Amino acid sequence: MMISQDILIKYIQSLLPISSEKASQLCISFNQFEAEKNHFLLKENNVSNETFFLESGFVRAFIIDRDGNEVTTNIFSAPIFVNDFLSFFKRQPTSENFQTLTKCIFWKMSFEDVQRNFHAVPEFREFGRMMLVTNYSHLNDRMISMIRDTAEARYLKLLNKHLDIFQNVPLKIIASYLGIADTSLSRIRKELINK
Amino acid sequence: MMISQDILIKYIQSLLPISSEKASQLCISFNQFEAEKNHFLLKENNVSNETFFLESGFVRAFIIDRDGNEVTTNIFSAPIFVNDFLSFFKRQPTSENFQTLTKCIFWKMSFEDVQRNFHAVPEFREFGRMMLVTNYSHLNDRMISMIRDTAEARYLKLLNKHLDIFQNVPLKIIASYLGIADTSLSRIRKELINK
DNA sequence: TCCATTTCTTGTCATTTGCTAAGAAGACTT
DNA sequence: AAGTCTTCTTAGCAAATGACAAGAAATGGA
Repeated sequence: MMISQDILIKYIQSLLPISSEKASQLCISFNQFEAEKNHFLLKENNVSNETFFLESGFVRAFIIDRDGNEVTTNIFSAPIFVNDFLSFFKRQPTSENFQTLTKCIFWKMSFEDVQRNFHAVPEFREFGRMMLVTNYSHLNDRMISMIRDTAEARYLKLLNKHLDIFQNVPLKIIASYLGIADTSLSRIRKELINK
Repeated sequence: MMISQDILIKYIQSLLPISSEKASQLCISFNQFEAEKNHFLLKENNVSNETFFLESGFVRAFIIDRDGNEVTTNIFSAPIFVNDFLSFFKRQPTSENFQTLTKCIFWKMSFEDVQRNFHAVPEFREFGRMMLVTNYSHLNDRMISMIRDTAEARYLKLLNKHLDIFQNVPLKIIASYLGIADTSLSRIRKELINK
């Protein structure tokens, strides 16, 4: 396996104003690994101790409802940082499960290394705040969409924004993320074809 | 009207490790005002330019769904800071409306003064991060509760945690916040009485 | 290539929940 | 204290959506 941090460095630089040297320095703390499909990064009731950068592949977050069903709360498409940052920074147990949907390549950094780099690399201090804001914002948008948009509108929005997800993730998972049953999504897709 | 900043100072000190002197200094930037029932603090499509401390009274946040109905997204019970902090810090239009449910006493600080105090009072810098984390966490908990708990369980949780809300806010607003119709909440309450 | 597994669609059925409307109870005003 | 307005409950009805099951299609592994 070719270990190249280019993608990670480019991604960090797209988020933060930081020199290539500093970014490379940060990357020393990231360890690359490969995960098979269905691998768990984090399970509910555990405190998140690692932040993952997803270089390639797809990941979902889900929680178990009262009937034992898995409800998808997030779908991640590379390149992106994947974590329950509330669990990570508040040091509290998560309620979500994070699992790969395909074979994936990750880079991970431990909580201790994140803390150390906050002190060692001033530019990196913005990272935590940015991850919190980004994920909060995403959850907020999702809540608003659930209230304002029909399931069909949510489907079309996701289709336009992340076609790659539809090519790599089962519709059952996507339907759950959209807040509907897989059979209902099938009906929506059927109606859309008749237009 | 008696202008006493005691409640505000105490509340800030309960959030942040800060001396009484520094806290008092911060309070110079807060202006007290009284608002009647049904007063709007912030309307959708506007950028939030003020952060409000609710000294007494009750406030709701709501968004308009596609049928024109008001869907309650938050109920605030004093003492608490009230704002769409994503709109406030990202300088982007909000999707929510913030409206008083009772006569209220507020203290407000402008965005410019918040920025100025971030520089002038080092201890205050944690404030923004804390507000984001607190509100993010609250939204996350609410999402999880919507998936895991029945409406009855959500009702009982709120009842135990904020009895004051039930004594001051119409059940119609509370039902909407719980994610159900007011008539459904009535059914739940009826069933609970038969136990 | 073939078999097994997963995924997707489709139809039927049942249940839940919201909508509407009406009346009772309560709160506020004058 | 009377009257108005809001709030809350209740009942009947309608509609939307999920559960279940069966079959088709696609995928992946041996």
